[in-house]
This record gives sequence, structure tokens and C-alpha cells, in this order.
Amino acid sequence: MERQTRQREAIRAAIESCDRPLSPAELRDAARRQLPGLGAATVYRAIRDLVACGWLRAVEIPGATARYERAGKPHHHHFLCRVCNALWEVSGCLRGVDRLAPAGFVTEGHEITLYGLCHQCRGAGPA
Amino acid sequence: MERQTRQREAIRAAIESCDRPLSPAELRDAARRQLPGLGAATVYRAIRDLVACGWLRAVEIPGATARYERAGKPHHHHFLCRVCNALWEVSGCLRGVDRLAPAGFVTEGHEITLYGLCHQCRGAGPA
DNA sequence: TTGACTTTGAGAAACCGTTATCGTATAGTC
DNA sequence: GACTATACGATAACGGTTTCTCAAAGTCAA
Repeated sequence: MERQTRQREAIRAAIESCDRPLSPAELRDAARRQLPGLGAATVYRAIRDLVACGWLRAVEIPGATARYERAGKPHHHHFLCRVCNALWEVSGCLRGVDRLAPAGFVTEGHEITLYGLCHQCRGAGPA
Repeated sequence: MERQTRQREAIRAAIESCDRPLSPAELRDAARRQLPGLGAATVYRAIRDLVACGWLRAVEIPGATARYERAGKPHHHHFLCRVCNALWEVSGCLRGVDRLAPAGFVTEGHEITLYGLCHQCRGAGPA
């Protein structure tokens, strides 16, 4: 991650202009709108480097490949739409989450993922 | 899932005798203690059929392959140990989880996954 | 017990997201 | 503008999980 290239600019721009975490494929598609020939390997290399330098953060979700969002946001969680598979940001958390763990366990973190229909798929989505 | 076989009995017994959700590999190893020659394909076939008939439930967790547990348990969540990778059951939930969703979203369910050290790895685990 | 049909086990193959390879293009420096 | 190291794109390879294939074994009703 040393040189400025059109590819990396397009990738960073795609992340910054999107309000939700993107999968590698979504990120590639988004960046391609600005730079059509963008290769998949380039996206993965950029993700690796941007995560390594602390600019990007991986969001792991159940049963799906990781999404990526800007690092440094305040603590929050996510909503996965079962129709369009987009992951949305959910602000806030709940008190006492870490205290659910059984006695004797050491909790170091937690993830809360909500499932359902996003605002876009709510009307159109099948049952 | 029509015939009774030693293989399927061993698989069901392994699930019932274990107090936490098992991955396909864990399930195969557990069932092999009762039936050493058990094949991997047989385990996957049994999982597929047991899920289809409602006896077994898939537990999806972030960044790892699914685990399986008996269906029909009361609502609960899970704790993933970062050392031994075992998934443990966490009883209870928190009020208001589903209300975290943004306005306009339809929440159909949620997952809460805690991370850290299980009671077994707490003492021995590295930092 | 027989015989039709199902299930098994072993290995091959598919799958899918990700990473490595390698020749070409390009950014940054002089 | 020329040079050199870095980054790119296309494609092959990877790794782990899951599914398929098929001959052999097993189940169960008659």
C-alpha cells in the first residue's frame, strides 16, 4: 500500500460513499462503476492492505462471507436482509450482552446480527 | 431417513449426549467413538435428513462453518471459544434486541454470539 | 430366507471465496 | 523522458467443506 493508483482510489471511494459494509464482490462491483476493468485480485489485495493499516475492518456474519466497513466507527451491530443479502448498520447495542456468558467463561466481545427484510425489500419481497 | 441403521443411531446418539452444538467434523468424530468406520458422507447425509425432518437445527456463526444442535430448544444463544473453537450454549436473551433495527426494517430473528475463552481454556489459554 | 430397495464408505469431484503466479502497465523519482 | 520498483489483470491454483458416484453391504417386508 505504498503507491496511489486509480484502482485503490476507486476502492476507497466505493467504501466511503457507501453507508453499509460491503462484501468483496459488492466492493468490486461498486468500484467498477468508477473503473470498469478492475480485477478481483486487486480488490482482495486492497482489502488486505487496508485492513492491515487499520483503515478498514472486517465484519464477520453468520453463514456468509465477511463484509468490510471503515474502521473506527463507534460500537454497533448489523442487519442482514434475507432477500438482497445486503448488510446494514444498526446503531447502538444493549446493556448486559457480555454478561450472558455462563459462569467461568471469559467474554472478550460479541456480535449481534438481526435478520429480516431491509427497507428496500420490505414491500417487494416474497413471504 | 426411512431406515434404521447403526450409523444414524450413532449420529443421533452423539448429538443427544453432547450438551453443545457440533460441527460436521466434531459430529463425525463423536459418532466414530461408537462406530469407528463411519464415513464423512454419511454424516453429511444424516445432517441433511435430520435438518429436513426437523430433528436437528443449524447454528450459523460468524466466520466459521455451521454447528448443529437438537431442534426445539428454548430460545438461546452461543459462545464461541477462540482457543478450542468449541461452541457453547448460552441460556437466555436480552429484551429489545429486535427493536435495534432501523425504522422501516422488518426483523424476523437475531443471533447473538459471544467470543472469548470457555471454562476449559480459561486457565491454559495463551493471551 | 429371499429379494427389492435403501444406505453405506471411499474416493473423486464440485464448490466458492481467496491467494499466488507472471507478464504487462504504471507511479514515483531522478 | 527514462528508469525501476510496485501494482495491475487474467488466470490458475488453493484449501476446506460439501456433494456425487458407484459397488458393496444392510434393512425390512413378504
